[in-house]
Amino acid sequence: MTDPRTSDAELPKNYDFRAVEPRWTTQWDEDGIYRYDPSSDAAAAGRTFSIDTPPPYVSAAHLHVGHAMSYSQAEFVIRFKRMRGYEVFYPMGFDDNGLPTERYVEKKYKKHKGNATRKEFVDLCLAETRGGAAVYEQLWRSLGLSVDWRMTYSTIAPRAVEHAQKSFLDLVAKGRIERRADPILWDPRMQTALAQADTEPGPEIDRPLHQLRFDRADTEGSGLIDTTRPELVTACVALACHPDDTRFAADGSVRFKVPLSNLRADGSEAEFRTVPLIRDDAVDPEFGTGLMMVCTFGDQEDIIKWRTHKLDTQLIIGPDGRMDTPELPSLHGQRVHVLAKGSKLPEARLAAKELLEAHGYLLDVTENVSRASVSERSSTPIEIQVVPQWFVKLVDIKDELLARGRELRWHPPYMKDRYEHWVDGLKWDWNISRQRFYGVPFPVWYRQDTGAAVLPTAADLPLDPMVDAPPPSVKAQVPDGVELVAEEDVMDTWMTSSLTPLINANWAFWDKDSGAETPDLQPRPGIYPMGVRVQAFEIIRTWLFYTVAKSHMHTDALPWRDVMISGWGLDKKGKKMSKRLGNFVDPKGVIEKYSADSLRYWAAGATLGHDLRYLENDVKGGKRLLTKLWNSTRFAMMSIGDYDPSSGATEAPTVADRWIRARVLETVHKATEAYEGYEYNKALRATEQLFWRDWCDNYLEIVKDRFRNPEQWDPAQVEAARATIFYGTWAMLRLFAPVLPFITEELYTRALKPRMADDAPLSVHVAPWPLDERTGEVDVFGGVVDEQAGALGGLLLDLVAAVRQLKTEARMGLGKPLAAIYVAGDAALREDIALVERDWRAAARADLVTWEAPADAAPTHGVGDRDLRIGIAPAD
RNA sequence: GGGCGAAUAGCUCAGUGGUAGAGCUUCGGCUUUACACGCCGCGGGUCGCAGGUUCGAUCCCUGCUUCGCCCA
Repeated sequence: MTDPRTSDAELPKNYDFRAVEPRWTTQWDEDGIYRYDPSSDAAAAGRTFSIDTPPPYVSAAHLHVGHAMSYSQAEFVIRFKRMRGYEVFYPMGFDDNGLPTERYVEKKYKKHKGNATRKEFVDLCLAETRGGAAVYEQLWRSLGLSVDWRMTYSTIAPRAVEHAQKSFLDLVAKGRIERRADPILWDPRMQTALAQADTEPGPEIDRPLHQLRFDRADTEGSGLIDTTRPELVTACVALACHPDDTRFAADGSVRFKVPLSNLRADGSEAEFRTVPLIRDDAVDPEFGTGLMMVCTFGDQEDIIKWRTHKLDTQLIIGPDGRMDTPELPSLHGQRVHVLAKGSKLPEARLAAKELLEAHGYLLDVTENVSRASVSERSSTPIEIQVVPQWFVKLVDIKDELLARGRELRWHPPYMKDRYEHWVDGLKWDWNISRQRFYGVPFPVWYRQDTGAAVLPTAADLPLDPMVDAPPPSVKAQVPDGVELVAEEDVMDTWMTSSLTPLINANWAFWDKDSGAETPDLQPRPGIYPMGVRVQAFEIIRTWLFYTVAKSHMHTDALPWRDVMISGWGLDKKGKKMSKRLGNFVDPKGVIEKYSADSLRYWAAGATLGHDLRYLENDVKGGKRLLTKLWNSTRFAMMSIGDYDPSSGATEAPTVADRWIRARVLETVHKATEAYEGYEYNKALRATEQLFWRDWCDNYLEIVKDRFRNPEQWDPAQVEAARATIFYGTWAMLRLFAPVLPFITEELYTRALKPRMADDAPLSVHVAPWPLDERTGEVDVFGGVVDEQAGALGGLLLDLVAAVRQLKTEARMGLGKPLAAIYVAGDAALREDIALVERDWRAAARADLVTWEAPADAAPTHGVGDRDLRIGIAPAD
């Protein structure tokens, strides 16, 4: 490229985004304009703005325009802040840890716990991770995200592992983590424990209600219960009714015989196992028979009753999700072991039904449709197991976590309710143990003799007990000769991702020398607490909640000051996008076809927190805006020619100049206020309105004449138009820059910068925002809105519109010259009209405005809602 | 069953306690030497339903209906 200062300022006729966008992606990287510089003046002044955006899972194949939407929305605000003079810390992370990655690898390579070693599996995960990260980075770069790619983190890299392990040790030390053998949510397919947040409602399926008779053990009589899970009958540990139920004695004497519990595998019969009747508010007296079977464990409600009433434990389902009972007896004289160890649950359910029926316990089966909780990742119905696991205690600090939620500034504000309700409804401590291959290892060994856990010190981290020998700090805690056994579980993925603000701040190295010189491993306390978290609403209960909890427990602080919650990008019918449904739109294709700026323009159309449908027409609208921006700036630059903003030439602004200057100032204020409130869409809307309607359709049309026929104008008026165009363009390019980074950079560099002083900003993206945050002043047009210009401008626009209307009605081209415009009406407006006449005539291409109308050209056409009428006479 | 959100023009969506808005679409014009990916103009809505507060409600309150999401 030739030197833009000496090359002619004229822009090419067409904007070639396919060439321009990749060029700027590379150039920005070379210039390092998005680099975080902790030694900058802004950082020193405490004006650092740090951003915590979701580290995406690495299976990049599922990326759709909805993802591009939410990252773009965050980025609009980030670019605004950068221009406002903040030192921006904007890293990208990759969540290559945990179940999603494992599941992805399992599907892709058909490898699982049964046919792969841990190392094989982990290597595959790591390889997928690297490939996925590269795809993401490529896409995010082409979308124009102003990420500092040197700051990228990965949740499975040693740095993040160390943070997760340090978090574990810190919480153990603070008494927030403990190991307990509790009932836990279990995914039989993935063979792992889950947290409450890892479950979701499953699909509606047929789950017939089996009505069973339980005979009384203490006296004559019986009770009826309805259950969808007859196979669990022998796991029954109580029957429950509502406290007000009058059918049974309330003195605790009531006991029932458990059906089938008297049968033995050899065909003999023994005593029935009996269970008590408990009274519990949670039983709905109106549902079914009003009597409920409590098993260990059919569902999560069972656990609550089991815990509240201190019931027995009769586990009959194994970790593989199959029956794990003593053999039950034969049916019809045949030895069938359908309820025995190893049966799948659907078979066991049928067998249980037959067995119950054969022994007369089954009275009725009614159709029923309901949904069960399933694992969010494997879609398998959740079962419950009792296994020792590590728990982060959260239930006892609900109040503190609620208080933290209220300290946060939520955008939009109503999103706070989702957090409140989740925390309010929290029933379980956070189980962080996962019986999986791929994840952060617990830094834990167990004494062979006592089973007690032995922990290393923070200085030993990171480590992997399954690979590394116990460090001296661990060995020192046990007597010689006592074997140490490595913990085989790994941590829940949220254990790491809940630390993203702390990982970014390199919290693990705050009080420990990492031994490394790289900035990657140096403490970055300046960025913590972070400025803003950006995410979608569906992970408020997970990522957001866990992050708040972690920062609260570790640093007694909020992780960020603001939270920005985005909606989803939906398909054109309003459905969630997915590969499976075939309604998937690949952002890469959109960028190639319409440009990244256009895709971003679409993303800017959503109100924060609201979903946005992907309509190709909206992206086309973005493309149209780019074309208009390009053409109008090209025209503007041709008009102002060799204008030199530092020349100091005399200006005599007309009403049109004064009006558009006021509009620019007004819009700068409006857009700034909107961005401050994270309302990027309002900012864009205001800017678009200014640009398209006021600037292009009116102002440029009005001033054209000054450049076409300069001899008919005072040179100071021409100079005023040149200045207005130059500074108006400068302001508008900056207002558009956060949303349209590519075209604004191209126009700034090619059109404006060559006319500016040598110390002009290198890039529009590091140029100052037109409204200075500290002085409150706008840096163009003197910064003060000309009130009078607003009213006169309104009159001028009405007059121009009236002429256009007349010309259109006369099927006349708008460029058609007029010999005269005749005016009649309120004489009080005469003075004002005189002030705008010159601009009016220019816009209308009229030679004369007169109040003396000939009889054959009566002014009859209205002017807005003013008491004025006009008529026109064509030039020929 | 609980919570949150939404309901405004044919479509996608803004918006405000005081005469209802944009873009797209429809229709009619315009070769206007920046742009036909443009410009000018016209058309089009009982602001989901029913109450209430108010001088006045699309907006605030209550209830209802429908849709979406989150959670039981």
